[in-house]
Amino acid sequence: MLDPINCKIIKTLQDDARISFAELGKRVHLSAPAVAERVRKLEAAGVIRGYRADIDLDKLGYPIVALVQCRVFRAKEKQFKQLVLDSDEVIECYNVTGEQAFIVKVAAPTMPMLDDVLERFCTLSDTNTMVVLSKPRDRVLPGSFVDAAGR
Amino acid sequence: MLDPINCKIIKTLQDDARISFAELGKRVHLSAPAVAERVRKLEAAGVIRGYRADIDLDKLGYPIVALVQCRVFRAKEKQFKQLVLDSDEVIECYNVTGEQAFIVKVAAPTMPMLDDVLERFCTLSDTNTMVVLSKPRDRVLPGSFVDAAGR
DNA sequence: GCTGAAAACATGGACAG
DNA sequence: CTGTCCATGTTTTCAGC
Repeated sequence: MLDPINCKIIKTLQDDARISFAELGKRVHLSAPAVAERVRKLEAAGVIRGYRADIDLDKLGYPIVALVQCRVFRAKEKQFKQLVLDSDEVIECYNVTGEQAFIVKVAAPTMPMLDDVLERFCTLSDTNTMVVLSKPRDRVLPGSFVDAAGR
Repeated sequence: MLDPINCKIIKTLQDDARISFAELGKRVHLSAPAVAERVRKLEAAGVIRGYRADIDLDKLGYPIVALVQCRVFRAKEKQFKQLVLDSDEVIECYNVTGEQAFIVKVAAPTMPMLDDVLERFCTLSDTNTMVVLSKPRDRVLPGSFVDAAGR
């Protein structure tokens, strides 16, 4: 399943998910129908979950991103999870090891809007807010996988 | 630029970036050439940065994801940034507010492999490792934007 | 996994609002 | 300036191998 050709297909679609099967086939030295069939199988196996446009949140009017560490109060966990799911500003939420700990990623148009969200969270947890200044590394695949897949 | 039609185009390409312009046109009630032109402009403006396959890291052999909070030692910041860029296992790194603070997202095939990475990081920073147990929320666009774009 | 034909799609130009 | 329509070349897809 994860032979070198499929690895390269994954890496290539990670780079540009809208190239044609003809072009993808060229890059992995396979015909278009052959590569289309491999992609179909990778999708069916759940290795490829889908294809997403990579959007610049800043240009959409959400210049502020914050990571909020939340130590959820015992007996408030259910409410907290609901708040996470109900909050428009929450784009990611990780349940992590450590006592009732969550890391919540929030996008906001303005600082007052970020503050609104934080106020809602601190009624259910002890929060530690870290505003994102920059993102020196941002990718999906580990470097070791990309290297193994070749260029 | 960000009129309701473009918002819906962004939302739709966020859902499935490989649909045809013909299909995308149908969904926003525009002809294929018209929608292709809008997409071209959104790309040129940098709102759409590209298109990526959404890959299941678990199925690729990296079942372990951890968020590592690093308080970087003064005078080691340059070395630390280089280590982040050189480490295959690092998939994301956020520079956040707070004294020399970083949140590093690491993907690893096994626990011993995660441990290896952490050992390298703790020579340059005080680390606090949070292993990700689950991700109850995972999206790119804030809910408010998706709602505004319509369905 | 390859080839080849038919249908769907992308793309460029002419032109209307 | 942004849309539609239409013609042409690509791309996808399916059959047969």
